[in-house]
Amino acid sequence: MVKSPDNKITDIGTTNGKKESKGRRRVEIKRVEDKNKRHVTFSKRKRGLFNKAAELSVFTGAETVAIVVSSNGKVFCFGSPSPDTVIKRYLSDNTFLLPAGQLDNHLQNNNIHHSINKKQIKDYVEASTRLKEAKVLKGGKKNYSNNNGGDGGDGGDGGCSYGWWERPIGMMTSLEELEEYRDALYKLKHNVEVRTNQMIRETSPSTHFSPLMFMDDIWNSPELSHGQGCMAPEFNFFI
Amino acid sequence: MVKSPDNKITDIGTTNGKKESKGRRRVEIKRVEDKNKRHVTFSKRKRGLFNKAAELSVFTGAETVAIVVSSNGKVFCFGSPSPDTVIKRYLSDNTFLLPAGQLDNHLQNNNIHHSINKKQIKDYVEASTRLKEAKVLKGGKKNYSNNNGGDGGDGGDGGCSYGWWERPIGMMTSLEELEEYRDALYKLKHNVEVRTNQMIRETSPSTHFSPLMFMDDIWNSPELSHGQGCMAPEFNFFI
DNA sequence: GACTATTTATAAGA
DNA sequence: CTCTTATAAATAGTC
Repeated sequence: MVKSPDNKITDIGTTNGKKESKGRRRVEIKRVEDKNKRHVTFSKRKRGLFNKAAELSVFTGAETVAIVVSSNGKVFCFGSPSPDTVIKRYLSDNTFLLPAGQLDNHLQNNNIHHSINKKQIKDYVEASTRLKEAKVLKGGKKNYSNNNGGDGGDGGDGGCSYGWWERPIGMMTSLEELEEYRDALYKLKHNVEVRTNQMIRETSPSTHFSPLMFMDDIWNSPELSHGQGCMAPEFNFFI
Repeated sequence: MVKSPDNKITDIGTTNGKKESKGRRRVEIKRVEDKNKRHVTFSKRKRGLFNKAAELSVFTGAETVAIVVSSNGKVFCFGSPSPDTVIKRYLSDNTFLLPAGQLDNHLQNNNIHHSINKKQIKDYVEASTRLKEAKVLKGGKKNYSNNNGGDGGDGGDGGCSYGWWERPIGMMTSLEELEEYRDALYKLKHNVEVRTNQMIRETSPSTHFSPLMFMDDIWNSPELSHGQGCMAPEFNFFI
């Protein structure tokens, strides 16, 4: 990894008045202690995150959602085609579940999250292990890579039967109308989001410098494993 | 925006053998048509997205979740401290429920549905009208004329012509306006989602697996108490 | 998966 | 928040 000229790594919001260029500085991956700087970082990176999620959706046709809850408890979200759509897919994804016949039991017993957590914890532990290995191997080299073991599991549709509105009788008509209406809103919203994102991109000033560098090892923060840790069915990214 | 020396914008996976450097190239924000390239892009950007989500969490202490569903239906996610934790916060963010809930108590089912539909459809028609007008008035394309006129990213709608945001009189004239508009749509959509959810709950016996009902189960879970009871909803993404 | 050349994303500062 | 600058990071195309 090529570091900045003086090899300095600063904390965000911890500018020691020494020789500092005006441009972006490398920062340690840790909590930003200065409150104002932290807020600025939050806003900038939240935008960046949502932008990335939108781009991923556009480029690959994937459905994406990103939700951010600030330390003040404010909820921000982005989703394509909508947050709820993607969340539903996640929640109904049966990759973590046992045979379909047990799905109802899982739901009735309200154990689904427990099941998910177990699987996720398992993957997380595995990922952590690989991460540690990768760190050890890193040295001064660019060898941050590792085998991408994950992605295991089905790849099927996840049994998310979308026929929930196909109910015998009742408010069927109203539901259908409401659904159609909602879908229309989704599309409209998505268009607006895409256009907004594109505007942001097109109008944002970008630059033209090309420093040579290696990928940094940003995964040395113990905070990453606070609480239950960063659990994910697939936690082998960044390795 | 500073463009590359030759101002070239390529599609990912569409390399015309002309003078091309070996490094990264600017790409149009549109679906990657080449299947292999699309898969590569998906993997790379999914990792990048999760990285960003993790960094945001570490830097600012925010809770974050990112879920990606590939076009094949495979579900990937990252969450800190866990996906479910953040999703629960999102699902229990009930600020939008308050007005609707009051209305709900005030009226009986039949009237409610009609009333809500009318109101929402009215809003939707207004929004659609604005969009259509804007599209008609789109006019010159300025900065994007050398593109192949890719759409706004929503594959279904097609015809989301460039330029509808370009300051027609009385239209959205700035990014802020566009974002406000999008946010309004988002809130509207969310209301519809909530109302749909409620309708389903009211009109159907829980004999059938339903993603939405599943969400309801989570939402109604007693373990969801998070103190404030009403987290300020923030749908001002990108801000 | 790994390598470069570039484009982007952003930390600071104004 | 907005705009600018300088630079760290992400990543498109390639092997």
